[in-house]
Amino acid sequence: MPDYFYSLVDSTPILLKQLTVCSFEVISESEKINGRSISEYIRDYLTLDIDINRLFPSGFSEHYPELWKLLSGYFSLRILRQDFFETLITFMCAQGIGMHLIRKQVTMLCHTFGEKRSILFNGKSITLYSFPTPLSLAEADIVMLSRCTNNNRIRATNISRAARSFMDGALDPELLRNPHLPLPELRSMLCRNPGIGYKIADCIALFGLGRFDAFPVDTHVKQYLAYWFHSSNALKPLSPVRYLELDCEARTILNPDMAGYAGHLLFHCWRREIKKLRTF
DNA sequence: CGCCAGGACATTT
DNA sequence: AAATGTCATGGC
Repeated sequence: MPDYFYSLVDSTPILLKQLTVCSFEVISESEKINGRSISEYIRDYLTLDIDINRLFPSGFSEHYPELWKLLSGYFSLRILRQDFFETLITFMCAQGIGMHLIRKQVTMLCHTFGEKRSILFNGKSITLYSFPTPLSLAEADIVMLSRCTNNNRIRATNISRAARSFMDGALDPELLRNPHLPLPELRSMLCRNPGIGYKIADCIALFGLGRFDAFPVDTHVKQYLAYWFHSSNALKPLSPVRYLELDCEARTILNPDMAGYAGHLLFHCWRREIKKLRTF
């Protein structure tokens, strides 16, 4: 019995049937996702154009043989080209708390402000909720929004403001998506929004803008930089200046143009193999 | 009970 | 520029 995963992609319900470790069959009732054919969309969404062999610099496997053995189990892991607004709001929910609470917040946001959709699977209907539209969050009542953000009023206010900035064009993904925009500049543009610091800005760039050079440094990344790459900087507490130093350091270890994509493999390898965490 | 979770921000030294 | 407090809550 193969594994099935159901999900909403750009508000379109799809079903993924796992064939092998890294191959899926996509099942959907609709012909297109967001105006594009399913296969074309999925290829882009799952970044199948990205060659995994290009992620790590030549000589990396010889330099870190024991790490390479652990890491080889993660070569089928993909970064997704996710929707900008969804990524923006989701990562604004991810400050200083565990994965469990982050997922709870996003789920509650979808249930409260998203639209109900369903997909037929094995004869029974599965109900899913889309991610809230920018308008629905821009108009959301702060108290109701707070109930979705772990009762954190400041976070709810920041999300509300970001949604309004998106609506009025101050936060324009088409502008931010410019591939010639240097990473530091992109980061500072995102950081103008209250509630977004260096780390969240880099996450939005990496997952929501397809900037695979963006390298978010969080508590786990800090830990593996110290443990696997013997970074003395990573042992000290994280400050804004040290964030930029670690970002710079990572680019000497990994390919600068793919540092974030490679870092994501290292991130999950660290969490599962060393920390023994089971949550994705 | 204490500490850590995919941090940001204001305030104090 | 480094340290501390605050926001919040669930899991271990």
